This record gives sequence, structure tokens and C-alpha cells, in this order.
Amino acid sequence: MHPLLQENLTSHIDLTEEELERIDGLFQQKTLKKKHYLLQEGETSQGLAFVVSGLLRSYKVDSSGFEHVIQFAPAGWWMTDMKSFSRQTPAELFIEALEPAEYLFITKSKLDFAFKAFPKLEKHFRLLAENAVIAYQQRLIGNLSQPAIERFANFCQLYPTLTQTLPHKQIAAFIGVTPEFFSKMINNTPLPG
Amino acid sequence: MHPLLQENLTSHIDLTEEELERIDGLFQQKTLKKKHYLLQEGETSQGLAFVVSGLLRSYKVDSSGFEHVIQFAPAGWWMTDMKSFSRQTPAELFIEALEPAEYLFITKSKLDFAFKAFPKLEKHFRLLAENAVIAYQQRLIGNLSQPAIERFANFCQLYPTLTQTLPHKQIAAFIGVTPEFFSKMINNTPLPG
DNA sequence: CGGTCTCTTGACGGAGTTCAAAGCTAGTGG
DNA sequence: CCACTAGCTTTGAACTCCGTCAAGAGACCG
Repeated sequence: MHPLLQENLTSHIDLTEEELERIDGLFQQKTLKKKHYLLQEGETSQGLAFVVSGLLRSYKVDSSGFEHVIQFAPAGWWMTDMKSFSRQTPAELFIEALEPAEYLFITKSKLDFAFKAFPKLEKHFRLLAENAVIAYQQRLIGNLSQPAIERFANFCQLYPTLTQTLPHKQIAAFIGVTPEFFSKMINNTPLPG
Repeated sequence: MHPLLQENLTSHIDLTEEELERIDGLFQQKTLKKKHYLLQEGETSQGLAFVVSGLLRSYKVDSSGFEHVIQFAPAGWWMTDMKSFSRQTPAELFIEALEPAEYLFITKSKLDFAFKAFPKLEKHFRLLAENAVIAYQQRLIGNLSQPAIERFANFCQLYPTLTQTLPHKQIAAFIGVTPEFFSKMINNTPLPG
């Protein structure tokens, strides 16, 4: 099993070597080239991805054609369209590789099997979902109460490594401003001295 | 056990009469008067509330003193500050009764015991958390891509019964506008005829 | 009745958008 | 290895949605 996945799975629950081996067998290793899609709007999510290297993003295209980034997933993060995955309905989101990515993929039916075979996993994924609730709630509060420059500061804390490497356009689409305004905003911050 | 709680618990998993009885024993019945608090900022959440009657809301007070409603909880809904509850850290949110409320309360330690005694419950609460993730994601997308009037339309679909009874001020604090702008907005919608 | 809270209305202000144009960067194909 | 194109970034002016401040009219409650 990939060490990142093992570290993730055993962060909340104990699993034996054998259990880890059998769980590992349920995942497929996959790759995605830059600008290629793991999921497109209208498709139904086949499963859950655990990113091992590279970078994925999920985003929504609104009725005006504007993109809104829901999540970035660098190595060690899970990625899916939760609504489409959980309810097996057509996706509203796109999931795309911003950088060439390797990931471990588990289908919904195999994950459901894993929950039966290893009930401890329910707790792990419950805690992952609770953490996601907390993260979304923090972001919602930020969007409701903070100006764009502070949301950008929060972004830098949430994704410190991505802040340097990501195109500004993608950061703008995450914090909820236009690329034009983002450019003006960061170039108008008064420098010390 | 209260029929609303039984309906909730058995919506995703099967539980015997005996299991339901023993789970019921872990809850305390409580009431809250109008404008009284179940949780205040800075306190640590003691547990999880299942509303049986009345109406609760959770909200954040931002650095300018402005209130932002995170959630309304009428009968049949769960309510907590997930971050404070899950991590046992000081709450950022207030939980308050907008209408006199009855609720069933389970402490974190009793819920943790319940997860050990009835592992099936993990699945139920995992699915609840997944649904919360989906709801927050939908709301986030709405805040990023829709003007206030459309967010209000979404609100009317999410809480159809509350739309009639709630003070406009509370709805404004949920969809993310000032009461003044909310008033102008709904009084400027052109009437047919 | 008085006081507090909600709702409304108006004038003004500001954060962020839209549209347009230009320079820059990077990937791509021949 | 160069030329071309497509996408990213910047800048400016006009504009919009929504907030702020202020004042007044109702509504509820002790």
C-alpha cells in the first residue's frame, strides 16, 4: 500500500498489516494528464480518488459560464463530487488535473464492500466527512463576513504550498473574485518601507 | 423513544426495538426558552441536539458584530457546532432558540460509547455528515455564483415552512445580506398584473 | 402606555464587476 | 530552434450590487 494512503487510513483507526493489504487490493492505481478530466458535469461519479502526486481541482461552472473552484487536492487529499458519489446522480462539478497526477481510485461498490468487510472504516470516513463539514463551514463564514483580501490570507494558510505555484486565476476562482480584481488587489497592498 | 428520533435513526440503518430502547436511554430530554442559549461562543460543546419541537439557529458573530446564520433547526433536525463538538475546542458559534424548543441531547462521551456499543450507528452518522457536506457545498456555490434574490429563492425551497414564519432579519442573516437590502429587494420584485 | 425590536425608505459610498486593450509567458508544431 | 498561438496577467474607466448611516413607522410585550 502507498505510504500516504496508509498514513491517511491509520490516522483515526487501527488496521493490521493484513487488513491494509486487503483494503489496498480494492484500489486501482491511475494517472491523469494535465487538463484531463476525472469527472465531467452530467456524468455520474464512479468512485473516490486519493491523490498520490500532482494536483486535482473540482469546480462548478455557473449559468454565466464562470468557474468556481470547490477544492484543490494535492498529494494526500481525497477528491470526489460528494453529491454525485453519495447519491449516484449526475455530477454538477468537473474534476480536472491542474498538474499531471497519480491517484488511487476506489469505486463506490468496492468502498461499500469495504465498509461491510472492515466496519472500522465507517469511523474513518465519518471523521473525514466531519472534517469536511468543518472546513466548508469555515469557508462559508469567511465568504459571508470577510473581504476578498482576508479570504486570500485564509487561502494562503489552508494551502501554503499551492500559494506559490498556482496560477492567480485559480486562486481567484477559489476565493470568489474575478482575475482582474485579484490582480488589482494584490498589487495594491502597500509594501513596508 | 420519540417517533421523530426513531424515524431519523432508522432512515439509513436497521435497529431492533431493544437497540432503540438502549440508545434512547443515552439521551436526555431538555427544553430551551425563546432567546435562551444552548451554546455560546467560547464555551466547549457538550454534545449533540436533536430538535423535537420549536426552532433553533446557530450563528457566528463576526469581527464587526454582524450575525451570520449557519443553520436553522426545526423539528427533526440535528444541531451542534461541529468544530467545537468534534474537536472539543471553544465554540465560534452561538446556538439559540428562536422559538421555545424541546430537544433530545446526547453528550459526546455517551455518543462515543454508543458508537462502540452499536457500530451500525457509525454508518448513520457518516451519512448525516455526508449530507451536511453536500448541503454546505450547494450553499457555497450559491454564495459564489448567485445574486441575493436567487439565494432567497433557494432558501424558500430549503426551508419552505420557515419562509412564512421567520423574521426577515433572520432570513437576511442566512442568505448573507443586510436587513435593509433584504427589505428593498423583496419590495422591488415586480408584481404580475 | 413606554421601550425595544422589526421593517421600511432614502441618499450616499464602496467593494467588486464588466468590458476592453495591451504586454507577457509558455506550450506546441513544424 | 523558431514562430505562433493561446492563455495568463495587468491596467483603466464605467458601472452595479449591496452596505452604511439615518430617520421614521409599526408591532409586540411587560
